[in-house]
Amino acid sequence: MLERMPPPSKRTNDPERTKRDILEVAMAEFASEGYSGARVDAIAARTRTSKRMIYYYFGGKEQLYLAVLEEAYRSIRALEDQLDIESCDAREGLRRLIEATFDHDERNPNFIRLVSIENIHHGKHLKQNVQLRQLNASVIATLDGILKRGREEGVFRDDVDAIDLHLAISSYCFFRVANRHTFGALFDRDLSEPKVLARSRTQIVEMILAWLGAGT
Amino acid sequence: MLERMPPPSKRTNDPERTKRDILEVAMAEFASEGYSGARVDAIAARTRTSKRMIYYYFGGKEQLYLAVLEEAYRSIRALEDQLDIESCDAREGLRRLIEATFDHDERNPNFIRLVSIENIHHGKHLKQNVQLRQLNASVIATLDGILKRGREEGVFRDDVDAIDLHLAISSYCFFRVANRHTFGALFDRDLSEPKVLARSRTQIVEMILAWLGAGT
DNA sequence: TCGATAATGTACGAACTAGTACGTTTACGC
DNA sequence: GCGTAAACGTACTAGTTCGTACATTATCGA
Repeated sequence: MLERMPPPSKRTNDPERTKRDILEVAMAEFASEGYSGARVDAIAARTRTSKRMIYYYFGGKEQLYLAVLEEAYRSIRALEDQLDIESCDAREGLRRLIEATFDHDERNPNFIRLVSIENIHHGKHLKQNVQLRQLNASVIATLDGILKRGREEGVFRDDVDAIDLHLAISSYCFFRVANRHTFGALFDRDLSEPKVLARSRTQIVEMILAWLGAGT
Repeated sequence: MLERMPPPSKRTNDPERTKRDILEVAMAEFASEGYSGARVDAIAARTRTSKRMIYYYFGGKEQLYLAVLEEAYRSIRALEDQLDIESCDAREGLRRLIEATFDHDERNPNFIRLVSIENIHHGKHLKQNVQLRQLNASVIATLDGILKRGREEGVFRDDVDAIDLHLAISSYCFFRVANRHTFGALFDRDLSEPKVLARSRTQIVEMILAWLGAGT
């Protein structure tokens, strides 16, 4: 009575593809549901493969989350690399970097959400990972270069350092994406709408440049 | 053998106190663990009362979270009320409002965390609640008044509206607190340290004032 | 004072969820 | 070809977690 299907479709082994598949699905799930809200079974279900493989390749839910977080950070930086900041003056270079940060955050809401989630969990996973700190050092170095050049050109004040500046820029770009939902609900302004977005993009540049130039 | 204690301590009914007790504990738990990470049993355990009462008064986990969120927002606003902004010029009034926002966010990390959590959940609870929108309208009105006055005084540009301004101010104040952990881990700067804090507090004021004055 | 209702405590259950035991198939070196 | 290890699938379990059934006590108005 029981029709026992003889293995109808040939299984095909492809460890790399399987790992990538799991990582991608896991990234979406964690970013959407948070760490505790994410379900291992839900991730497995949306994968070409089974839950067994998650544990085979990653070890467990927490390690999978860690891998996702690392992957997210890794695919992020080197943001400044293709900007060709050297070839223009300090104000123009800074403008480009701000706009690149803005566009990056806008295009990577999952990354933004993962960082928010990581902060909810007191950053305990990030703190464990030494490599990620170095990845982020490059933005600071870039900003530092721009600041130095701006001071030499006489267009920037000298009592603001690279980390101050990074805080100012990324807080605005980050918040716009991270707090989109509550901000939109409370103030009836959809920050993802193209016109509003373009307005914000202009304003953050104005703000930073006005600030740095204020002392000169 | 089994010593059956005859009710040793008289039970004392105090519904209001019980409700407040639950709300306070729940606020801490949700803010610390996130919505999915929060445990109803953990909340009950830290309460004077039992889990039964959570369901008796609030109905369930989600409704409890909603009550916490509402309470958090409610205890927040009227921030601008005791600032006496009318009595000074526009720039000074704005400075006071920025500093008040900054201090407020610094002093209420649980509120900040709850807002982050609510955004992780796509703001779906906040969207359900009509009252909360009105509570927040007052900041916008206050900012609008300041902007108008500043334009009359000829010290503020006229192409920035109250919501633009609120976004700029609160993004910085919020991010400092919300992303404290990842920022600290990545850039080795503890944003909660008094000296760093004071520096940021000065800088956000400078930034906003420089920006608004840039066109004049 | 007494009865009705609000307030509370205890113990339990049903469903979910991370993780695993066990068995099978593919791929690849020799 | 063939044997071995890597890659994979299924079915299950142990523990957790939200929620509730049932019983009891306090309170307050009539």
